[in-house]
Amino acid sequence: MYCKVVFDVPLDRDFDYVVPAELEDKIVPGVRVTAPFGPVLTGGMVTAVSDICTAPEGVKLKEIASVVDKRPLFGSDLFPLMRFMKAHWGGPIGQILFALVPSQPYFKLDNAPTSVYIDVKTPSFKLTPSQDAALKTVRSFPAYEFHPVLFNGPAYTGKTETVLRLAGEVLAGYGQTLITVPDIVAARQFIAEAEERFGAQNVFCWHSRMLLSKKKKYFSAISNGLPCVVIATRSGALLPFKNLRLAAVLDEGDDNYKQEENKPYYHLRDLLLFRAKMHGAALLFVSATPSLELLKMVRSGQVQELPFEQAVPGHAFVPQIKLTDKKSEKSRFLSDFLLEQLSENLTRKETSLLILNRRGYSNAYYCLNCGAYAKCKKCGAILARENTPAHGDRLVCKKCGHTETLQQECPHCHNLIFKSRGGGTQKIVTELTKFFPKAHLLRLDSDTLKTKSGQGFEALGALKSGQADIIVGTRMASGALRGARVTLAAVLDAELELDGPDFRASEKYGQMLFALRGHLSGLADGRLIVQAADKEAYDYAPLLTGDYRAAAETELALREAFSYPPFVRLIKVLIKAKETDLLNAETARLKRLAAPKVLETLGPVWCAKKTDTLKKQYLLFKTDDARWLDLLAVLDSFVPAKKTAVKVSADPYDFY
DNA sequence: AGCACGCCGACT
DNA sequence: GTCGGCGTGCTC
Repeated sequence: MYCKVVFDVPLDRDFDYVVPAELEDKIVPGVRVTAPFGPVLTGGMVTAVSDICTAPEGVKLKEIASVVDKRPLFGSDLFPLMRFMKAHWGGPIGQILFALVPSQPYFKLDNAPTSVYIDVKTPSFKLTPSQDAALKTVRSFPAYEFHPVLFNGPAYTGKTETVLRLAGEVLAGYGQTLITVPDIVAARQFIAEAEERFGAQNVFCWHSRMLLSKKKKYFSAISNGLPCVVIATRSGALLPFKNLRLAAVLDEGDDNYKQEENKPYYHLRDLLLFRAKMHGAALLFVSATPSLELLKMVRSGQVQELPFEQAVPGHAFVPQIKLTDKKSEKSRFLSDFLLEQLSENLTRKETSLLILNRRGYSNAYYCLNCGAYAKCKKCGAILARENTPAHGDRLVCKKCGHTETLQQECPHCHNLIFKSRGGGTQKIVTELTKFFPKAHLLRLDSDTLKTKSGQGFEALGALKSGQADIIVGTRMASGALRGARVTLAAVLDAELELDGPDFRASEKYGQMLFALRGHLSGLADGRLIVQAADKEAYDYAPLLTGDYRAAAETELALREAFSYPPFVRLIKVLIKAKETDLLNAETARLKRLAAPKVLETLGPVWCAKKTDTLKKQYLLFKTDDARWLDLLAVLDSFVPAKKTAVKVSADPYDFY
């Protein structure tokens, strides 16, 4: 007997082995084995078994050394899922397979428990008509039938409550539910609520940085088909469900779902569409600000929309929204109107939140006349001022590495007088102390969240308790606003990012503004101030009326007109080499090879060089669904010349 | 990804 | 003379 084995290494192929007679009855597809691979014994997984040898001539087959598992760890959907991920996002099958299955040999399945205790508590308050309608619709889906829907409506319309009720019904019927959340820390209140209703023993909280012992316990239970409600970050979508009846994606439009750092690459939305279909489960996307990709699916009828319109009792407030510019006699950063409002909130002892959307722009150079930032002439990113002994005082593009002198003409008003801005949350805090010396000020950004004892955690607590006067944060703070006791939120100059290189900047900006608007409706007298240097940079009309769909439709039309996702698909290829000539030659060769499978190629774009030894540039391919697989195949089979390396990312989300 | 093989520089 | 740097190639 022979079998094919895929190893836990980033290789995109399987290897043939001879199965020794004593192992024949133990070898089935899906079990892990050890086998001599190159010079060492390596862990792998059996993908196929056969009586005839299909190995190419001339290779001497080795024997399987040992079998690790009594039965496959993952269900029968393992290989279809692997093939799906391969087809959608590419990458070596070895890497994909072992992202789904633990590679440690001691990681084994426990026996399924013989009894489970389930007691679902459901609060008895009256539901809104939207909640009733959504419940009725989802309940009407025939069991084991795939049916994707979008719960769409602003904050405080009871979307999450509806999800919890449906999860409770699935649990009571001994089924499995997956609920994904963008961030496990931010979800702790939701998790507590779920544990209260479903019993802590039936709620599995899954994220990447959990204890290995817990991981083993949950993985095994889920694989054994135990009834449960799994609350997880995006990696929970890869768990070995046996009896998945319901999957829900909370805050579907959230950025956290699109991280692509860990391999293999996959998009939660598309992956769950596939898995829910395989399992025949209901799939709920839940969001006040769904992604454009999802809205396009709603438009085409692939996903059914269930609107949430009425606010739940006690939260039927509409926040005031005011647009101001930056002109001020008193402060370089804060408008007079904003200062007035902050002062008023202070006397009322209410908490205010200021949001700056300017992670890397702490040394930006801006026009004294109109406030616009100096931009890179090559790629449009905001330039940073850098004064080094080697190169003196100059402006550097952090994106493409292009440098310019300080003599700049304002791209907006053609003024020639610029000033560098030490922005960032620290600077704003300093500025605020000038005006409100007695106020309790806190910073909330990635810096202050780095240490457990840092200010950031105090700020997170203060958002809920109201134990601070003014909190100054970056965009991540806007997500923490749900359920917070904040009556005034202000966004400072965030529209400037719209000129940046990210074609999704406008979508992200809109999602942030609408999320703030929604969160502020949680308390009476919520006010949102948008301080913009350039009020024309974004269409604020839909924000004032609270019509996210109108904003999204405008954006969708632009994406269609300029051929950007979700109307085309993108693949980014990063090429690295030591020598410029070699790099250029390989980039050109790759561009030529890919050309027949591509709608349009953008680039090559030079990347900022972190190290002087390696030079990098990237190509961005636009293609359509019809040629997607072909293009991936071309890129996967591209063998870079010596001393060069390429990295392919499908559906990229970041362009730095 | 590992691991080995191999061909060049600075040590006892 | 050889120890060890990492660039290159292979894994049934």
